[in-house]
Amino acid sequence: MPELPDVEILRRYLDATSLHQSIEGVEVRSDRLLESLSAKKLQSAIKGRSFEETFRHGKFLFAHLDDNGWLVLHFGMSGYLKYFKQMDHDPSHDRLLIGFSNGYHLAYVSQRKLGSIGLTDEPGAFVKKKGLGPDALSPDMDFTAFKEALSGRRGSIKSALMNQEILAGIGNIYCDEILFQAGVFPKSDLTGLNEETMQRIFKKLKEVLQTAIDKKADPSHMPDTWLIPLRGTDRGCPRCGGDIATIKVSGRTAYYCPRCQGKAGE
DNA sequence: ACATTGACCTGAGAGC
DNA sequence: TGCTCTCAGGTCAATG
Repeated sequence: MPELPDVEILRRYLDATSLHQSIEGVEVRSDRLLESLSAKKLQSAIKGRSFEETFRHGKFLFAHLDDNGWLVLHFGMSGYLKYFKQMDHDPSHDRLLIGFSNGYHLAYVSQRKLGSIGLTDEPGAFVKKKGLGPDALSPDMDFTAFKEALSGRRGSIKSALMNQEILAGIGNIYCDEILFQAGVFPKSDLTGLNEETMQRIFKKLKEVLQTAIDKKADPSHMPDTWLIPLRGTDRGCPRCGGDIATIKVSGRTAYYCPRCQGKAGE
């Protein structure tokens, strides 16, 4: 789930459910998610406070605690948030459970425990320390900045787009979608991509991420010209009808259309 | 610098 | 039904 669009939807979910309510209970149900802090320290930082606003950078979600720093959530491969009242609606694999004074709860759920939970004084400092590039949807990440961030690099376009130090937020499936929409072979070497192709990739990058947010990051609502809904099915390419293929690129499975996504820079 | 591999975790689904 | 194998939308460290 959680790439940039998914995390943006989670951010809005937290905004819509959990702001300005006093936090009465904090249960840490898996220590392994905690980013260099103890359960006790997390509890004392959160208890009695409330979430006042949220911020997202790439795949990281920050929740501002009144007068006491920010809670930082990363969702790994399988994380999400759930707001509910009755404890029998508590999802399995809840790793952090926050109880509010109105009787509702917010659960951080993560089946595979590959995410992280931490604290920071300030999101900007956290981003810097992590070495994250600009958020992929930030207005600062314009075409000039995009080209600049990629200049002097080698390797495949797919690895570059997924490299969080270059720009933050793109993961495996949205990367595949961007390259499909741009008609670019995932393993294309960066150095061989011409200006026009780079421009197309950049345009599709913004378009795909924004559209995904508009569709609430729900794969079943994505446009039928997209590749995402075809994952795991045997349906053909939405553009040419041909078979969708997969290859490994930097350890991840890339879905692509061999006919529509040419090998060359063009 | 880059790619590749395995590790970290848990469970779903396929194939037998 | 139950076993085994593979795979999953993310990162990190070690190795070539």
